[in-house]
Amino acid sequence: MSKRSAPLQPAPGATVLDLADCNQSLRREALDAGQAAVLAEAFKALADPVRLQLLNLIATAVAREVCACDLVEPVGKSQPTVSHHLKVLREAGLIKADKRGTWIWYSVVPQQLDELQRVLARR
Amino acid sequence: MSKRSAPLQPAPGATVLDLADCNQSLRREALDAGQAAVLAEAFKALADPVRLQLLNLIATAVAREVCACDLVEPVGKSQPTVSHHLKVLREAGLIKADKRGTWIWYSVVPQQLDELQRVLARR
DNA sequence: GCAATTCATCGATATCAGTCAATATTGACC
DNA sequence: GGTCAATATTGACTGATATCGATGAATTGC
Repeated sequence: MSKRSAPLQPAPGATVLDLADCNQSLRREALDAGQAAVLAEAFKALADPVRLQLLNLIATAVAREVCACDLVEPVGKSQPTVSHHLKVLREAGLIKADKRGTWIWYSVVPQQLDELQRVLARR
Repeated sequence: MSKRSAPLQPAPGATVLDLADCNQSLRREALDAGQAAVLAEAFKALADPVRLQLLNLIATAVAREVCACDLVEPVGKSQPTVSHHLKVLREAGLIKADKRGTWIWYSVVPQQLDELQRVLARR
């Protein structure tokens, strides 16, 4: 925990995973190696307990966003480790970062989560 | 490809991933480390391009099941590698194996896929 | 300018995961 | 039993990933 204040602007570039061209369901259409690789990259971001906890903390926050400084203690890992996992989630397009002064506020990107959900959808 | 015939019984034990106690959405309820670990295990099974292709091949087969012998060539990996990935998918509870004579037929377990989809669901 | 705070990056280490060749196992058939 | 075909298992190698301590960059406030 810490002391802080008000809003400003979005995060820098950061290569974000584009799921747009993989939007056919796993259960309906054929999947080539390329699409499979992109999808696997996305699921890889979800395949770690620390990242799932981070995503959950951010997604369920009443304020719809969480300061990075409040994410270290709940998951019980070092600050560099948490920073690393946040980067992975960011590059997977699952969360976005908003730097305001000293602090960085993280929030989820619902569209990306929806996209993944759709991949698993039966029909 | 190969030559084959008719049906018999299900696959042996094989430790299967139980998602039952993790059925709250990632976006709604708090997630403890234990639940996160189980969920991560499940997503890990989806976090590989070869496994996604295998799952897709099985899920989209008209016959609703596919002989293991027909899964090797499409993904372009060795037989042992495919066998390994099928085992991972099986232990994640995403597919089941049905041995009939010399051949083993794989089919998806829709419930498990549904479970994972639900975890990603917005509400 | 300086000190304190937040967060990212770097470097090192340790563990894990994908892959294949070789081998074992299982079942069918003669 | 012997042989062949389909799968699984084992073992080794390699590349990827999680983790942390140390360090650095940016921001704030004195």
